[in-house]
Amino acid sequence: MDDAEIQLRQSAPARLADVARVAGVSVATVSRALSRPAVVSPDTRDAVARAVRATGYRMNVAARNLRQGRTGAVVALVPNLGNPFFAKILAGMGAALNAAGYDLLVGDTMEPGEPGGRHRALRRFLDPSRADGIILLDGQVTADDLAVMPGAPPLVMACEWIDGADIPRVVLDNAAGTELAARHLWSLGHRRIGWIGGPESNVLHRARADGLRRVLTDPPGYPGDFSLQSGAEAALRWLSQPPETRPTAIVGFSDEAAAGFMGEVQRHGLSVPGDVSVIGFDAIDWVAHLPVPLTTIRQPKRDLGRLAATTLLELIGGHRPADRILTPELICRQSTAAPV
Amino acid sequence: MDDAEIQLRQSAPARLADVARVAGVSVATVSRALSRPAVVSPDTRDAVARAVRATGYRMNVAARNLRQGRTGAVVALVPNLGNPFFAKILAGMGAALNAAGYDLLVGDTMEPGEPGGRHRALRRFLDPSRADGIILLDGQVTADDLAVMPGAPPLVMACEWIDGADIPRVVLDNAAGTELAARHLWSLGHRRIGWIGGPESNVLHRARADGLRRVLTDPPGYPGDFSLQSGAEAALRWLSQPPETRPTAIVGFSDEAAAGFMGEVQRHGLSVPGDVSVIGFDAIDWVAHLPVPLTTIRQPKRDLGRLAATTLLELIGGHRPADRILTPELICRQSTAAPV
DNA sequence: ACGGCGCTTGCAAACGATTACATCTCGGGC
DNA sequence: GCCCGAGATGTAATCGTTTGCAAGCGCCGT
Repeated sequence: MDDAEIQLRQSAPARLADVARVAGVSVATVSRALSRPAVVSPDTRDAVARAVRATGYRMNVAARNLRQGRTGAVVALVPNLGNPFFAKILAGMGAALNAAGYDLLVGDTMEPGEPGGRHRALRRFLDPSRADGIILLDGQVTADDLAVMPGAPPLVMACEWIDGADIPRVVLDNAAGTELAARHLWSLGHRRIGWIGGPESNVLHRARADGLRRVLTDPPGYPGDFSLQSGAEAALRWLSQPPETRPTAIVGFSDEAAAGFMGEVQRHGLSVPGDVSVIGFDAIDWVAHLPVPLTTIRQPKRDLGRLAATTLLELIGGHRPADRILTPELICRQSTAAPV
Repeated sequence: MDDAEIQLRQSAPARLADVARVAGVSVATVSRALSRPAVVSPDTRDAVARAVRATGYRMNVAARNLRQGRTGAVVALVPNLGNPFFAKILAGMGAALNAAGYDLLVGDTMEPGEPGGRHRALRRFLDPSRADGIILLDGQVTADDLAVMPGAPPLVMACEWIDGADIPRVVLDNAAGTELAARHLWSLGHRRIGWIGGPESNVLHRARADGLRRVLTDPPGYPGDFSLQSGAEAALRWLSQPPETRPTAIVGFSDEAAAGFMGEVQRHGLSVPGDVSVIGFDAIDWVAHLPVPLTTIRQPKRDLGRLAATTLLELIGGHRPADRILTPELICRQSTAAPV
């Protein structure tokens, strides 16, 4: 009888019922032995443990999720997964989430190519049955986008944020970052300090511009989009200005823009920091190894990811967490010096 | 009666049963209307569609997964999530998987810090109830590591691979890549061509070294680990050699190593490609914007990710897919030239 | 000796979808 | 007029786990 049944299921994965049969207890007991060992007797606990080994049992995640009304996953929604900037942040998140028993799901808010894709991509994940929580890293999403789903899972913003929306944030104090940069350049003796911006509508751009204005009055800026390319274009603009009036120092609102600027200037035969000081933002790895290592403002990306994860877990746990504002740090390398 | 029930559930998310009640049909019909519209009558289809809108119904993923014995997710296991190299690959995977209705789960094979973590981290995902398939990007995993789970889900290797293991692969023809690099340098007139390697045990390192040896006899190499740092160290070694005997051209087995080499050489006042030609591998974005743009071998990362995903989906679908070998491409920029 | 309390354990009802099978209806061929 | 099959829908079992409730058991205090 029993043999026949065992026979039948021999190839199928073991279920709780199989473990229960082998251990000589009920399924409820096995379940408890596994999820709350304290409530079963030591003898039973051992018997179950042996049976689990014997059967090679592994819990069926879908069944547990269904019963508990959770998914065991958290989704990180990034504006562009292909952007290497997010790698370290995701790594921090993944570590913290896995440690807490959650899986990390990633999603792109931008469907490849499609401009209206943001909304579509969002719908996929704003679904309480797909993830227990969302970490949103895209500040371009609007509050309206988020309103489409009534029962949407808990949400925290990381890195970027949405002005006016009442959503917990884990972000760098971006204004303090550029302020730090400006003060550094000022103290070196620079008086004409320019900047290379990001997209006008981007919250990071706005915060970083505000930081500069705390220290400088009406600093001249070059438009940009955080990319290497836009940094190089800013350099061409800068090169075309008369040396007596153009900025002697540049604050890039991203390391890429700063590096792009620096590279283009160097290709034109000028020197950094001899002819112009350059400072970046974010402290991504590779800019430390440029021919002229880039001075920059550090954003603790791994910590930010980790913190975003723990903040979301708090929120899932029912607390309303406070915003977390991380402090930027000046990393002084070779691309900044006193003006000649 | 009904009102009372509706009242009770008004805050809870709508289930299939709610839609059925509103539409005036059975749950089975609703289920069919949603998953296989062709089999229900047009009238019913419309009624169900209306009821879905009215109730705000969204399918419970866990319930479907449990019933169907699938998870709807695919996990990508990378050796180090924090390494930006994987960003574009993951983006390609995500796009292909989402389009096919799967979620992309990411995992780190390396638990932060822990050396024995590889095995532990693997166990979490080698679980048929957590993911329907696995894309493994870590060649350091051994066949033994994978053997721990009998019922493990379908697996494909991407980027890296495990020698001797019979697992479908989606990889670049790495040897062809370095061969391309060597031929390029040779045709420029270089005769002493050296290289900066990766970790000895790494399959990519071995394949890339093999590619060089197809064209060169016993080329001199500097040890490395693909990092910027190791490239800079190789440069110091190179600088200490007598100019008459040291290589006139260097093939970095990664763009980082090549860029690190180039930067250090430049900081010592020598010029690239004047004093030494340098070529990288992978074509990561930023090396195109260095003061001297880096010549490199392109690895189509996004395509590789996409292909890995579709290959895995085939495997999940029951076919045994053939290995996919992608072709590298030389991207000629400013860091290579004829020797003086 | 007895009532009651606490510790273990089992029974069975959920969780919300899919799907094999049964049922019903309608229309056409003979 | 009758039968058969195709098409549409309903009924109910099922996926594997968790968990509220109740029951069994032994021990202690009085």
